[in-house]
Amino acid sequence: MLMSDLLERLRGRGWRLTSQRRVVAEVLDGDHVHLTADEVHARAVERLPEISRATVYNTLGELVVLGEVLEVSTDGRAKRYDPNAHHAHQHLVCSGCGAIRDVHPQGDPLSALPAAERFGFVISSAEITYRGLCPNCAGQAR
Amino acid sequence: MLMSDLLERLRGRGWRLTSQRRVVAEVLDGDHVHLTADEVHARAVERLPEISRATVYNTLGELVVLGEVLEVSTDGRAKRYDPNAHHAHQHLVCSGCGAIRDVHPQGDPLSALPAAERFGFVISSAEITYRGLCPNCAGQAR
DNA sequence: GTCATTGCAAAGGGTTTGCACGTAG
DNA sequence: CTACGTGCAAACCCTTTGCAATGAC
Repeated sequence: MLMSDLLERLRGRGWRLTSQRRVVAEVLDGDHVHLTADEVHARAVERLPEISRATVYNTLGELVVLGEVLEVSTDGRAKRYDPNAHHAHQHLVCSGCGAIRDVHPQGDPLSALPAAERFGFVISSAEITYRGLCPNCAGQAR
Repeated sequence: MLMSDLLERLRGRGWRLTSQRRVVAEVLDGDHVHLTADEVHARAVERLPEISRATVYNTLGELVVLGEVLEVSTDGRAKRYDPNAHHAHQHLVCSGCGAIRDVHPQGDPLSALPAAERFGFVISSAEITYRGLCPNCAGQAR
């Protein structure tokens, strides 16, 4: 996701461009890890000391509704935000520390579900989540 | 999941069999919908009026650790508990009301991820979640 | 009788909300 | 100028926890 593109697109949709929103977008753009709202806030504060948690939550929520960012909730923990909304991908989730990393698919999982198995649901997306231990947590377990 | 089997297995593992635990197990057995902890509590109360929410949470947590029940968290909402832990299956999740329904797979998604794409993770399981609208919510949207 | 389990109520994360102030357009 | 966006603090939902009372074995 190129920042300039993102801000461009949002401005086009009538988004009022505030420094807070710019900083949130920059934080998401700068890092391809999937951050929690609180982590986004922490990094945003480094650039704009008085940004509030509420604004970060609001802004992330808007980006999700606008389809610019994906919300990923992998367990009972905090949601994580995935800036990679425009490229289909799957997730590797660490059961130890909750970290998420993207992997890129070879097929479309949607096509794997025959109509007979849809039970009247109107399916719009499919996600594959692989669970296990990241290299770091797997090492500590020994 | 046959109740008698379940209670049998748990007794064999040294589980102290209280009326609360029996009722929670009965609720899970009686319904193949995936209930939230609060819904389990509501149904348990019908049979055992003074059962507490804490006990329901504790018991569900134990059943998860024992591998008898699966914890499914599909979004920022409450976790849901899936009594169908002994048969591999995937989930259809309604974006409208949060309902979950099981579907049965034709292949093992684990095998679909080549070693080169694992980034050092030790993968132990894979889940596929299909999102969309259930027949009920799709109807209301019109 | 002993010790695991319960119920209660309070605390705890994570997230949302109400409202007065500030500011982009 | 005028909505719209912000910050603060309180409210909220879901879940976990501390502790004394209870009851399964």
